[in-house]
Amino acid sequence: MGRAPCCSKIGLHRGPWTAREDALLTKYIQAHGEGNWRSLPKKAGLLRCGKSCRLRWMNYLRPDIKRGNITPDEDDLIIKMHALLGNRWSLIAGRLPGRTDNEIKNYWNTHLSKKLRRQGTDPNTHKKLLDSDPNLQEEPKKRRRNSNKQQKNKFKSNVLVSEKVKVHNPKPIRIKSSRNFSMSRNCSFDWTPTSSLEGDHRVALGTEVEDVPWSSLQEDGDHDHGNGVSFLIGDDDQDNCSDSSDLIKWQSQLPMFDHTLEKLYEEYLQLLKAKDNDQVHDEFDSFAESLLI
DNA sequence: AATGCGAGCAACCGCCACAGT
DNA sequence: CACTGTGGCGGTTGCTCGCAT
Repeated sequence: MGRAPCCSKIGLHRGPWTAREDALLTKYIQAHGEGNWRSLPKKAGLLRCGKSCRLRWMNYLRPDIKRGNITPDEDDLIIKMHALLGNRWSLIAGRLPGRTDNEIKNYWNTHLSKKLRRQGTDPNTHKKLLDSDPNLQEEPKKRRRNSNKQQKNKFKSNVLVSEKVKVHNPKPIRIKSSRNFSMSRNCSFDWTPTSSLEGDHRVALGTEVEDVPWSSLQEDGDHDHGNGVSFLIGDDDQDNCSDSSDLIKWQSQLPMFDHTLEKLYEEYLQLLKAKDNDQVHDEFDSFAESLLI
């Protein structure tokens, strides 16, 4: 017999979160901070499993989540990180400010793996697929439920149906009133834009940099996400939140993310261009190790 | 207009690592 | 050292919506 479930599921809500639940959770975390997920639902007045609360917060409600299309740079970075790290989505997400592991994982599964396959690259190994083996360029085994109906039409005539050009569903971005940005998840990315960007790149490929954990870069070590965060939640949380948009301020862009990303990406490009393969390999190894610290 | 299919994403599940006792 | 509780992670599932027929 395995471990007991994290919480009794009897009488707990499941499925999509309502605006009211979001408000309750956000308000509670604003007041008390993250943590104690097991007891949080009860204290916050939520009929949810603690895990569910954590997931909702981490993947959707956190103030520092970046919403919107994955940029081509991010795209490329994800692919390169995946080549280095494999399916370690949390590590990859830790290097993409404001992106969640779930988002990246979904994006990979729905977009990037297909993109690579179209380009003749195996998304698992990142090696070139053989042209002579068309099976390799097909989708991996379909995961779909209702597979009978769906598989019937999925790959007609063994030809991979070209992916429709579809915009990655833009999600709103929450505005953060504080000038400080902090993403404490995994302690893998903490960033204070008021400090110079130059000093904040822990990931300096192939260069001698002082290995300061990103978490320590946050000056006061305060991981309370409630601080300085702007939420549009009124005092009465009962019926005032008819729509999620009432809860959250979204913004269309956050240039500071792009700036950080650009520099990180430049380092990748430099490394890729400059070195012979063995050296690249060695440095990727050391880079990967640095990520695992 | 109705129906079915497929894509995309939010949420769930089960396992694992680790800290605390 | 063993046990337990908690948080975190990756894989998987289920729902919704848009598009094609």
